[in-house]
Amino acid sequence: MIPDVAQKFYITTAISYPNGVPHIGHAYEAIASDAIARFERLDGKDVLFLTGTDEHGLKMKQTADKEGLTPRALADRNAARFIEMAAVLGISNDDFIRTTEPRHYEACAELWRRMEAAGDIFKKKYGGWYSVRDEVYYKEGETEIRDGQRVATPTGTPVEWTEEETYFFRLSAYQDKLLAHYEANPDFMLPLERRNEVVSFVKMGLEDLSISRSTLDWGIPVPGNPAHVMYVWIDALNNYVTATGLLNGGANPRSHYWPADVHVIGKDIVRFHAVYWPAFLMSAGLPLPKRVFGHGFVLNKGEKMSKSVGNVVDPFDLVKAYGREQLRFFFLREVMFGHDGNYSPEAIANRINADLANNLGNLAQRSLSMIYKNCDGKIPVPGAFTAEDNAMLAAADGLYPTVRAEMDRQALTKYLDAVWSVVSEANQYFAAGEPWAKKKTDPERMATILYVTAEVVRQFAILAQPAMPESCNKLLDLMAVPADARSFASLGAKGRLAGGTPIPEPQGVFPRYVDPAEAEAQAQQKAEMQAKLDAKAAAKKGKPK
RNA sequence: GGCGGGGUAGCUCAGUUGGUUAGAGCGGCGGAAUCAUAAUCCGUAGGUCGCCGGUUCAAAUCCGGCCCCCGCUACCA
Repeated sequence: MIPDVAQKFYITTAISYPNGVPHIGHAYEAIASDAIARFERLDGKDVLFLTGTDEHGLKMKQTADKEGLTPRALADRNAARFIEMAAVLGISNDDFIRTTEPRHYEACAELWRRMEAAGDIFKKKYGGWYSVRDEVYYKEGETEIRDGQRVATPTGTPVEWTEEETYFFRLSAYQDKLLAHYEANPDFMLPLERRNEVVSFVKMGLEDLSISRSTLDWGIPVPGNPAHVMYVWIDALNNYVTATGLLNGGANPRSHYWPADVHVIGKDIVRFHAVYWPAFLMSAGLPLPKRVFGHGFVLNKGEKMSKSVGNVVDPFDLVKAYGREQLRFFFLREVMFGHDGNYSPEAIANRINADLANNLGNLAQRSLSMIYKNCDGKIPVPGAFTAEDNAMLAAADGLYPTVRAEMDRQALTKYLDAVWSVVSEANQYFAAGEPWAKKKTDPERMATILYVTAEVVRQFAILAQPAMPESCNKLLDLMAVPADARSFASLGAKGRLAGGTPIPEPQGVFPRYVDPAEAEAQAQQKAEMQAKLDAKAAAKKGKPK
């Protein structure tokens, strides 16, 4: 991997709004983005991975007021929680941007100036039903008459018709350019279903966009007119550019990362990323991101999580209950990336046990412990390969091109599906080979089967690192794979395990998950089962042949 | 209302351009094995492929109609 020629890859998550604490949706997006970032790093790319918090705006101010804090103090407190979540989930972000940082103020001011210089920003009266108490405009349909007084339906606060002069962005001028860009770049929006929605939205016609407020002071001041602050869009979206330093003047070691290769966001904010954001960038003369990926939501047993239903799940609790890596794997494997998916305790336990403990973990454990016990504690030197051996190796060697193609479109779930289908093949190979039965009859054959099995496990461990970095590294430790031979460059024939390499005593890397509440019952059941087995064995022994 | 997506085994879903016995995983059932984290392997379970009609030698896959679910339909992000 030569840094100078390594292809760059810039990936971002949406920045989280920290007027509350992180929930499972934030965790899901962070995990998926992290897996993509890790995959690209392992594939030799020069990666910049960004996440952060979006700290301005009315809601921050309102929440702060309610808690008797300044918006800044609220942002500090809650952003810390998001940073903590990233750490707890094992997120490998290179930077964590907060929109209240000076660098972001600078970059947004510069973006504004460029858009203004392009003639796309102008002042205009913006009218609506304004609630002084909420400090926000409501549309006609969001208000109603109660006791002769017009109030905002959502909050019940009185509203009055107010006109404010705000700055507008000439979004209407970009309709055709945007459509042309979608046309020329069919993969600009993924998954494909989202594309249609955005295209039809743009085709319906774009109106100019109000991008400042003078009724709010918690925001980034408009250059040349500090009585106004930038209103949401520019502030919230431009963080992606800020992190590269491209708009902060001077030389910046990160400026080559722009444009982003993929913005990973929730499906609910696709429009802002696929319409407003590219229009701003076009106006400012900056290159457009290569892709906007709108992932789905994780639903709690089919229901959207909400405070009123009381089914909100805390990501910190989930990590505690199931383990960081198990949780990461579950979300990536179980929820088709780009679609909505379901979370349930049963589903998580099932995935952990079926895919990790039973299929991969147990395969590794049984093959490595046979090697440890029967091959002098060293990776065996294989004999001549049979057709079965070659087929097994070919299946593992063939995974890289497959998963690379899937990940070209951020198809995380399909990439893991591909790996696990070969894991399953490896279990069949191992069972069919019956190395334990050949211990005495044909030790060389046994050694070859064990070698081939360990070799494919090596590749599974390398390939699964983006989902489970720590566990996979432990697994690679068990095979004494050198630290510099764990990237995708070592996949396939060129990275084969070296016969004769001593290995440590194998230890389980992927334990079974047992619900603590059922653990006791399980233990009792296990004891009974053991007793039954013993009895059976005794009976068998006593039975004449 | 308009545009778009979807209704396939108990559960979660795959099913390219129509073609021999409609698939996978999980669960269930039967068997094998005992190297292993009681994990694994083999076999099996017989689902009107939402409903009706049409095209065709042949349709889950094409056409028409109907029923149900979901998404989008701009300034909270």
